[in-house]
Amino acid sequence: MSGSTPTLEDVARLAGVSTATVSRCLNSPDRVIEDTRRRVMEAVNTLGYSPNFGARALASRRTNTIGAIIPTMENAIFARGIQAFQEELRTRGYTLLVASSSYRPEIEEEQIRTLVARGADGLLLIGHQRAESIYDFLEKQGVPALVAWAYRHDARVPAVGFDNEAAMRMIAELVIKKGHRRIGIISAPMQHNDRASARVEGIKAAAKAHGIPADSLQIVECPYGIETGAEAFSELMGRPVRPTAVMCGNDVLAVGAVMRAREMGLSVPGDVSVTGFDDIDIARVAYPALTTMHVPHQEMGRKAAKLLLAMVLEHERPTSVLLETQIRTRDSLA
Amino acid sequence: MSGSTPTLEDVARLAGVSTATVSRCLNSPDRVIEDTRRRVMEAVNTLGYSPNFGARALASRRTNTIGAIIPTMENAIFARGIQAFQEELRTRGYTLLVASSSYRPEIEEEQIRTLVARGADGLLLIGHQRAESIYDFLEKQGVPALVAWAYRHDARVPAVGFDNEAAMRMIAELVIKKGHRRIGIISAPMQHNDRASARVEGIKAAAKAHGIPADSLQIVECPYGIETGAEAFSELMGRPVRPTAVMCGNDVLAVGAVMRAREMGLSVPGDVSVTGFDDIDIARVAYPALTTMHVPHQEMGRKAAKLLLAMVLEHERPTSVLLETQIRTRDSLA
DNA sequence: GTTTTCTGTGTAAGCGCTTACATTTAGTGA
DNA sequence: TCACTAAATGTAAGCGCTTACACAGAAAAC
Repeated sequence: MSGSTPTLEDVARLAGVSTATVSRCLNSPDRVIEDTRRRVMEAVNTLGYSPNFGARALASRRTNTIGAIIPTMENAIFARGIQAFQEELRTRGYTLLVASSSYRPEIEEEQIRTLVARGADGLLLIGHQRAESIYDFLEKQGVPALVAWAYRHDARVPAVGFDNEAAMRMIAELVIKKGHRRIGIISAPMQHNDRASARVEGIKAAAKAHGIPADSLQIVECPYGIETGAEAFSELMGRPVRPTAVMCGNDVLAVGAVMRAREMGLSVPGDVSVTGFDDIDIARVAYPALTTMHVPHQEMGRKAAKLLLAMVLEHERPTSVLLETQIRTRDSLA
Repeated sequence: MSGSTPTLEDVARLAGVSTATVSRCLNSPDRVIEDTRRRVMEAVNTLGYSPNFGARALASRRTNTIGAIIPTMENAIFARGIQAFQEELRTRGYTLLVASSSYRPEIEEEQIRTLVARGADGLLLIGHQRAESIYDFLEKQGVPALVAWAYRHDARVPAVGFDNEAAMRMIAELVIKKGHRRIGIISAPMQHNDRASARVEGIKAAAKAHGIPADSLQIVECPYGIETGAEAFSELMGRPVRPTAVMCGNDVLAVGAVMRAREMGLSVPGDVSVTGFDDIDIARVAYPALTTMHVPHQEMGRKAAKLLLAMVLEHERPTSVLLETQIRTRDSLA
């Protein structure tokens, strides 16, 4: 707390040069002669100088920063994908700022504004579903945005993702092929979440194709969490017509379901089958291991970084990328 | 991309007022008369104006931003604690910037500098172990720092955490009391991680107190991850003297161990006992459910926020807070 | 030896905001 | 009616940095 924090000028004075020279030492060292550079760096170290990012951004009109707003940090699938996203950005000299919205649209909007205010050169968003006014805002600000974890060809911004509906439909086809007719569904709240609703749509489509009436599908919505998934499973099992298979919108809910089944003395898949979605680590840890849909998070993160950077640097609008998902057959479905 | 992004001046011009008035509308609306305010806000909306954070920070000399550097985003325990930390900050009008270091000291240092450059008013760090020069730097910059997830009374910065050594010693005492003498240990890499090394020390201390020779403890270090934990377990089981209990440095490694035991056809806890640490969700999901040490992440996050804010606002050095941990006895130890 | 070209450094003009201070306007009491 | 105060707004000086431009000295080209 020795007075105030050191500035460029303090360094310049101590090194006996101008502020321009100090700035050059920091940004393009080769434009400064060896001897001067050494003196400046010494001054930087003795003062513990660190450039003020805001001032630098203000003067140079670039931040080398990308922002990402994810629904939650607690979800392993986002953590993985974002990790890959960040690593790719790092190698290209960009910094990632992550914010989470807790699945709340108003918080997401606030975070978007915050990140734009902080000078993010580009934004990564999860899913397409949000107010048009947000896209207007981003356009006015000239900040390119990219959507991940979803894919819609007619969307306002490009995407790197997979077809949630088609993927879930594939699992549903498999479940139906195994002979299940009474299907329960545990889904994340669908209201502001196009991934969750697309997945449920996928199940409905498969059911329809096989002559299973839509109203025989029993749907329970519950927030993201193992415990909440367990509760939803209990509710489903307490209904007059017990489902023989419970399809979950993601692995976390599925793991909760499997756990509760064990606690209730039900055998999985003997008494009831369970499926997940995402194929995160715990899908294999669960007992029995989950049959689920594998999503290429890392690839998605890396590709998203490349595309977004192209948008930022080359001012072009790339075409969306559709990634493949794959069923992982394990032990929870029979 | 309609020209460039709107500035305060654009808003002022459109609303027919000075930039000072616009600034006041945004920062202290009650100092501006109703009619003017309405006109300004209209201009703000039609232009899609968003204040430039850097310029604002530069002019006002405060950022209302706190930084946190965690080793990894993939660890649920940090995710939880940081979530609570962030929520507490939010209610007090502060924004959180999170960065991760991938357990690498040089990246941590870089991130610390980045966050300081971005004007963080205070920093949350995990564990005490890092170069003295970093603490020097923070002192020169006048940025207060607080350590979490660890506790050391003689440390250079205050902490909100728990005694990793004592906590792990408690589990070890329990393991030994159950009759185990051949103990295997799976730990995260200890070199730059004082939490990991303290936990192993705790086991050693308990062993010594009960006359178990230190060199009979079989230690395997491996990176954070379910798969790596599984591999470490395989290695331990492949040794000439098989341990009857495997104590893991955290739940993720323990879950990997339990999973691998199942794959190897070993019964837990029949053939081998396993213990974890942290008590994250998957500890209960694992089969059998893990006996582990419960850590009050949320409380830690909240208290850390309060303390750090006090340091930032009142310029005082608070006394460290030692939190209690508790053993959760479940099914993986016999 | 003179001109030209580098090369290394200094000078100073902003970047988009906030805020102390100045100015205008309206409201008050005598 | 007039001085006086308070409220609303304007003016302008920075905040810490980058960078276009200017400039001086040395090396290269003639």
